[in-house]
Amino acid sequence: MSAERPLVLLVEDEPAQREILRYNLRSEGYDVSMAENGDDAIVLVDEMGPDLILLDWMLPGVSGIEICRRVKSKRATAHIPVIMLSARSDEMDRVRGLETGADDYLTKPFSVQELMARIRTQLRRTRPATVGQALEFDDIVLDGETHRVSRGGAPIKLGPTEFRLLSTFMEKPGRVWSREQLLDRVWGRDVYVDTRTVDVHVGRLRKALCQHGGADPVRTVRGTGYALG
Amino acid sequence: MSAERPLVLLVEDEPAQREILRYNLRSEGYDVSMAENGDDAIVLVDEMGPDLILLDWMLPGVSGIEICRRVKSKRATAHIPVIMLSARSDEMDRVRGLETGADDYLTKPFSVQELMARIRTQLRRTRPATVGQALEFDDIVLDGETHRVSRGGAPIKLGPTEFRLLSTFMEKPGRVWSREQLLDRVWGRDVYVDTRTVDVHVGRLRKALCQHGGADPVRTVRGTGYALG
DNA sequence: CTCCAAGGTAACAGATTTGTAACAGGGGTC
DNA sequence: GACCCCTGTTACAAATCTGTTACCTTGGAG
Repeated sequence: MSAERPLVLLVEDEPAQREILRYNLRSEGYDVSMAENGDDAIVLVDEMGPDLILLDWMLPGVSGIEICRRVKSKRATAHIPVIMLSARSDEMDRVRGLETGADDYLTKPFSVQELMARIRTQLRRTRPATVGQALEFDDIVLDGETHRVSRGGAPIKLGPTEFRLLSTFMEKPGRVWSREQLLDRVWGRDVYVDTRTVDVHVGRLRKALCQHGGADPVRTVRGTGYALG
Repeated sequence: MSAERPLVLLVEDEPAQREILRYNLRSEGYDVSMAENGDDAIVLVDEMGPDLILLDWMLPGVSGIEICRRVKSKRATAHIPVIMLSARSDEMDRVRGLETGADDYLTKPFSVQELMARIRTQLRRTRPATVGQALEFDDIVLDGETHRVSRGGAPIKLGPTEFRLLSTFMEKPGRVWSREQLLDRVWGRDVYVDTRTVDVHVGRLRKALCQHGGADPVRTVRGTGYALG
């Protein structure tokens, strides 16, 4: 969930627009993932957990406004800022756009410069360190908002890396993550770090979680990676 | 400084516009104070401490953009959201407007309905729950109305920045705020201030809160930011 | 059982991040 | 003007976290 470069989900059905925006977003330093229709968009929001969503108003299938409503009504994603893009300059729509929960609204044609300014503003405002509500697994609780972790009620102190590692595990308990995947998610895209480093940090996480007794909740999958539970 | 009904400062030189807006703002439940030129506006900002400023771009005397810059460059007022109103639809101006520090920008003619929506958005963002009621956390009490803070009954003297910092923290005890978020909320947006400055002020806040003993209520979340409790 | 690759982990040498005192400048007040 | 309070920045020390390495243990194929 975003380590260095913010991830922008671009939802736009027109190929030309999409390319222009992608190009510009990239050169501003964002990672971009794209969807051309509402259904893909909704899936991608959940899968990628973007830091910001650029949403075309008019879309084939599920409309932009509907996507926005869904994103905002779901706890896990409600915090993600949404910027609506629309050809309509109709004022009712502008108002509705904002009231649906969009965080900003731009009418086409808009300058790329302005869009980038708005994106920066939104990211600066909303982007917390780690997002999400409290995750639970067994007797372990991790709260992304307060950055607190406890096991059986007792507080657990974790370093930043261990915290991110545990959050990743807890996001999908049981799922097996390869070392490469963990490096990607926890350390960030394109960071040169030895895969054995993952082992060391998993070890540190284990030690922290078991300091007051209790079974080791982290499972080693030999030849593959690690998983929680 | 805002008891119950948010106070909007309306800066507009054209009498007709002014009346229309005032009427509408009133009926939406805002208190309105007005200025017809830049000089009056600047005085009123300091005197009344409005919760939001509606600023016409073109003004006799000091220009809207200049007022905005002054409001935003002054720490005591930087956090007040400014919405610019302008006849110019020039996109460069929009961008410049936002980059000068305005929080939003509307091009005339705009619908009153839209303006109200934007105002709500801005107020929702900036306006802490501190207005009116006192906030409490542990033995710390912060009264947004009288601007007084006490710990265990003993009064605590805080500078303006520390006060806003503490009220941000107290708005959501436990929540971790990144330095950028704090800069945004406490200092105001688009203020170029080093993130380390946040550390210094947190330090000052800590010292003030602990001067009569008691545990440090501010928690450092390494690699992320700070939180209360 | 033997052997080897895979995984666990202590230790260490940096590298980062944070706490804080000191300082200089801006504004306001008298 | 002299004074005072508040700010933002800086520099340095202290605290804490990191990645790597080296050396062990483990698992399981044969």
